[in-house]
Formats: sequence, structure tokens, C-alpha cells
Amino acid sequence: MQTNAPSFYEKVYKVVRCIPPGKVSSYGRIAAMLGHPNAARAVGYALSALRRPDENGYTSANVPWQRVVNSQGRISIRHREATANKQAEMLRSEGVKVDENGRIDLSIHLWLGLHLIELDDILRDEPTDHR
DNA sequence: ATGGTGACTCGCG
DNA sequence: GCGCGAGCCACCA
Repeated sequence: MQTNAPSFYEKVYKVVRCIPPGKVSSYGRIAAMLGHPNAARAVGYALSALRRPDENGYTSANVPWQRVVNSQGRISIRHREATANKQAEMLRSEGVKVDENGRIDLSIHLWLGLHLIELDDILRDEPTDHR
């Protein structure tokens, strides 16, 4: 039977797999989609753990980890330059524009999937008084 | 159980 | 726009 309730990491991997080529998301957004708006660091940690395959078989090879950047649209791997460069290359090959500083224009490439919270923002900004 | 770590984020100056 | 400090989280010894 299913004794394995999906761990936080596993959820992260599943969501990341939903990001289509040519698009990117941020650690914080992924966390928010999972109901933990402040667990951005945990998301980053989950992706770093991807370097080594886990029990469920998730690896850097089958999870598009490169499509996750920080909230500023910048590649966030500071202590692993080699990995950061690879991320930039992979993204470019997918059609994402990454400048020399590792910056990405989120207004173009941000993936908007699975966000239920923003609706709240929209409703508040534009009171539709149809009551 | 307690403490340290990290591919985060936000607010300030 | 950049550097700092503080808050937050899951995971591993």
C-alpha cells in the first residue's frame, strides 16, 4: 500500500516538472504553490539535493531544476560557478534569454502556472462592485 | 531533540 | 542597484 506520503521535496520536484521549456519560476513561487510561502530556502535545498538521486528516482536529469531562479530573475547558485554556468547554458538552449550577469527578464519568461493566491490581489486592486 | 546549513526573500540604508 | 541582516523551512548529524 502507499505508506509514502509525498515529502516536501517530492512535491517540489513535481511542480518543477510542470514548468515548460522557455519558462522559469522562482524558489519562492514554488514554495507558495505548495502552501508554504516562506519555504523558499527549503525549495532551493530540495533542488540542490537533486544532485544525488533519491529513493523516488528524482535526479537532475529528470527534473528541470534549471528553470528555477530567484525572485529577482537571477541565477542563484553563488558557490558553484560551474553549475551556475551550466544552468545558464541549459536555459538558453531552451530559448530563455539569460544575459551575461545571469539575469532573466521575468516579464517574458516567468511561468504563471498553479498560482491561486494572485487572484486575491487582482480582486483587491480592481473592486468589481457587482453586488 | 537541538543546532547547523543552504541553489531564498524581503526590507533598509 | 547593491550589500547586510533577519526571518523562515526542511533535512541531516
